[in-house]
Amino acid sequence: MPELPEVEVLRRSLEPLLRGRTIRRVEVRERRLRERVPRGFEAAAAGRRIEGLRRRAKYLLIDLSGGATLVIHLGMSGRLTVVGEQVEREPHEHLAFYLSGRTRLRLRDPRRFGLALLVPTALLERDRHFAALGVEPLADEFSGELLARVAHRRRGPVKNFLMDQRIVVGVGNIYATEALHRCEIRPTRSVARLSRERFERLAAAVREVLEQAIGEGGTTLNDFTDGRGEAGYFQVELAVYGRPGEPCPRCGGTIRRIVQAGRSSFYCPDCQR
DNA sequence: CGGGCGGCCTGGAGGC
DNA sequence: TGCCTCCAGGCCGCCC
Repeated sequence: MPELPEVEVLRRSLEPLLRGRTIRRVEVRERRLRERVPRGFEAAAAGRRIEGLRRRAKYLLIDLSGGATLVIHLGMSGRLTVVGEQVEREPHEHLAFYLSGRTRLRLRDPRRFGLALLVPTALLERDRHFAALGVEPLADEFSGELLARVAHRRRGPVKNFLMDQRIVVGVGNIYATEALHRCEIRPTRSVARLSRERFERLAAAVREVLEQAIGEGGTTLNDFTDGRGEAGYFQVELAVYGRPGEPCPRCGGTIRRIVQAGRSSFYCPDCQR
């Protein structure tokens, strides 16, 4: 579900709902997420005030008073919403944060690929989840020149390169697929054989597709919503992702599906070379 | 050390 | 209706 745009949309929608509230009590119904939620998590989070929300890669960072940051990753099926404290528990609601103002922040995650942990704010960048992450694609330093530099002496398909979080963060299967279509590069193309000019177009396409998706509230294929439960609209803009057999909106060619690194790729064989 | 692949989970869709 | 297979937005660890 969540790539960078979805996490960013979530962050923006949650910020006004959460900032300034105090975590009064935490309930963990299921500890077995991608990593086990440690005993003591509830006690360590309780009593802290929510100071602000940030995002790094696909991680949502909720800064708390007392120098702690609540780190949440949604995996494939996670959903984080704010509801009234009395609202009935939904299926797979593994974590519930009861907040001041009679509200509750809840994490639902059927597949349990998500993550929730508490990290000292000052040590975030050294935490093993963050230490090896690459550049933020919406940051000024992200450019075709940077991509070309990092790609030096690398091999393999450009799509795998784009989805490698050590290179650039936040780009998952949907947006890698769509960005490659926008800049007319075939996903199987070797990264070692991309010209400097094509790296520039690729970087521009990545930035453009992410920004547009954020503006549209993210992509809701199945169940993504923002913190208020609102779905996104970018799925209607998807040119090739999930559309095998349909005509390419640019040239009319027939969209193909292939598998790369165990993931579906979609591309137009006529205009992506 | 870089890259490929299976595994982790549950649920929805589609075929028969 | 029910059963089966396939597939899914991510990431990690193991293997070569």
